[in-house]
Amino acid sequence: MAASIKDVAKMAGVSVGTVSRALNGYTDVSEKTRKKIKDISADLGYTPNVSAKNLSSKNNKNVAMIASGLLDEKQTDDFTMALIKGAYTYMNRHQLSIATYAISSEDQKVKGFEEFCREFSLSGALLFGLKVTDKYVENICDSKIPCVTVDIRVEGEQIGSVITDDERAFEEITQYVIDRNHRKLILVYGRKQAMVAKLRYRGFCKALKKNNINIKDVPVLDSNFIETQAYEKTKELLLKKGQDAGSVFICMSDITAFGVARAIRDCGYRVPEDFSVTGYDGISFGRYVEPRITTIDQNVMQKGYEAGKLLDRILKGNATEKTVIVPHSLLERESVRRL
Amino acid sequence: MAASIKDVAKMAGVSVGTVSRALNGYTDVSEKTRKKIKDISADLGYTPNVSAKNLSSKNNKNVAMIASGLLDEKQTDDFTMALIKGAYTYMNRHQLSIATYAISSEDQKVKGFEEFCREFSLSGALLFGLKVTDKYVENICDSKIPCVTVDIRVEGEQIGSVITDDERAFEEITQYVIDRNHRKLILVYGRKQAMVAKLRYRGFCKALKKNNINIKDVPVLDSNFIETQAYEKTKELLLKKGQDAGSVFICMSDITAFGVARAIRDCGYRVPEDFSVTGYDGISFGRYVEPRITTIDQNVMQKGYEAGKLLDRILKGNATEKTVIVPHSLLERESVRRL
DNA sequence: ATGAAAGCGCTAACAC
DNA sequence: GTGTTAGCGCTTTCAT
Repeated sequence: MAASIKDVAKMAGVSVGTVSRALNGYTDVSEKTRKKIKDISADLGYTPNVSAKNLSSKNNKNVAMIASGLLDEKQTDDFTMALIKGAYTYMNRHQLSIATYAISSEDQKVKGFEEFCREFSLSGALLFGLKVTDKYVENICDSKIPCVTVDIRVEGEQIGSVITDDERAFEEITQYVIDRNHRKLILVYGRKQAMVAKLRYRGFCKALKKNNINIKDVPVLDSNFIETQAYEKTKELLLKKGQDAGSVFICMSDITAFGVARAIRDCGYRVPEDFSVTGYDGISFGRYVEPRITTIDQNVMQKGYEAGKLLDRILKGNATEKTVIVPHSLLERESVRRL
Repeated sequence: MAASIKDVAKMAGVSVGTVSRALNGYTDVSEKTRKKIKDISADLGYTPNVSAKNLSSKNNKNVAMIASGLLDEKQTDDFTMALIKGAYTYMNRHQLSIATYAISSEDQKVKGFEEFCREFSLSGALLFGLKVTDKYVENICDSKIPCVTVDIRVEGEQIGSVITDDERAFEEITQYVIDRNHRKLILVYGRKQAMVAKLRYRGFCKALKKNNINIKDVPVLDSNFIETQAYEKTKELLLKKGQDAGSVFICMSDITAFGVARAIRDCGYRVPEDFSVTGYDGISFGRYVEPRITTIDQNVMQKGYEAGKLLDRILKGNATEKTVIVPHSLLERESVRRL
């Protein structure tokens, strides 16, 4: 049997209460006693049991990253990974513990957010991969449990959000393309119901308007954020219209941009000589894919880091701002030609 | 305040003991009582608290995925993600709960494996990203806590391992290349101390021997599994020797194969016309990178799934075989030319 | 088939 | 500055 607080107390010749106080940094313990207790704890390899702490105290600070869509096998992305890394890095640097749980949209219907937190004694959570239709979105609004949503803005007393200014970012990259004298744009849309897609679309329209390009003239290809779908739609368009289709494909994700570029190649054209292509996301693998696609880098890892930080602040009651916009950056590479 | 077992007991007019038994599927509860209790639990939105369960019972089945190297920001890979997905999928399908924790090599020195499990009341763990030099490797051998290591074989009563037959896989791909009449091979080595690299090297040598190729004649480039390093070393070699360097680069990872291919291109050569290249891993992004590199697919997601399954079995005491070799497959693409 | 009660490891309020 | 003790929510004997 492993050492418990009792063993430490016994060995140190003090009460368990004193051990608890000594180890938790209370000031009303003599330095001498504290030192002795710490030494003995170390000797015994004593580690406080989190479950017991959770039960007895209301001031625990267990946080979790709850990821929806972690179980979906569909599309590969390294978002979740980067996000986890970012969040864990923050927590690690601040000596906080964090664990990741996967909760599918289905699971959310069965067990609410509060129930989940209660079940695992969580005092706060990072929510990632939530869809606007997910049950938790509703749940967290009705709840008082601190949480931070990533990529989706939710209002609430104890709710923070970490987002990218998708609208502005997409306007930026669209403007970038227009600045290189492209006028016949083709938009490769993401998932219909996705909030981010809507925001990016808004930015797109804004840029067009500013430059007097009629949105009606822009062909829109639905990709559902899937590479193969972008590929098919692009191929179809190219087979039908060839270079008359337009001069540049503006994509709502890097993955779909890959599909588009592949279709362009397979139809016998070149990027960027015949068609220009832009992406969005800045996924890490983008650097390996030729031609290297010009894109918006979302800085996902930083997003994770900021999410962790924000939750920490909310938990401590000193979150001045509840919405953090993580700066994006235009990653200029070689997929856009100047006309 | 949320509903506890007491509330349910009170509402149902029974004792807490009965509620506990009813909800945990004990047979010595009348169906009538059980039904009533279940209904009331549902009404109240009652969710058993895991911490309390952990404290009071020794039969808890909390498992965790403990990933070393999750905090490293270095190289991006989608291994960990695929592995997590696989493991979570298994757990999800079998109604088990799992959480992921990140433990750096440094952390392992501070707190041992047993202590960690005790701290979080874990009854078993999946270990991923362990290096042979990591403290936990030693720890798990001295421990009786069930665990499964991925990609590293550890012997022990309660230890399972899920691996790829790296030696055979690497021999296979080497033979594949030789079968296409390549004789002047160049090996791009992984990380010096990595066990997997050693095994792959062994397979490489085996293939050479079988085909009477002298290992002494094969230039070896150290990549440390890093793309840029593979790039630099390749460039250096090509600048010095040009096509005399050899006809094919056999790489110990896909990432390094990307670096090699990039260097080849930058030196004005083409893949596979001037140089052939092979990878290893089967990372999901491989399908987007041109030229598409022929490689060994490790089926990482299945590895995660198998790891979850194996741990489950060990926990239940019915693991017949403690080492699971997940089948790999040769992914033939277009980076190897037949001479 | 069910109730009563001890106890898991710890914290926090209170007493001294 | 330190000891004592009542819980936290649950499981699990032991009675009945």
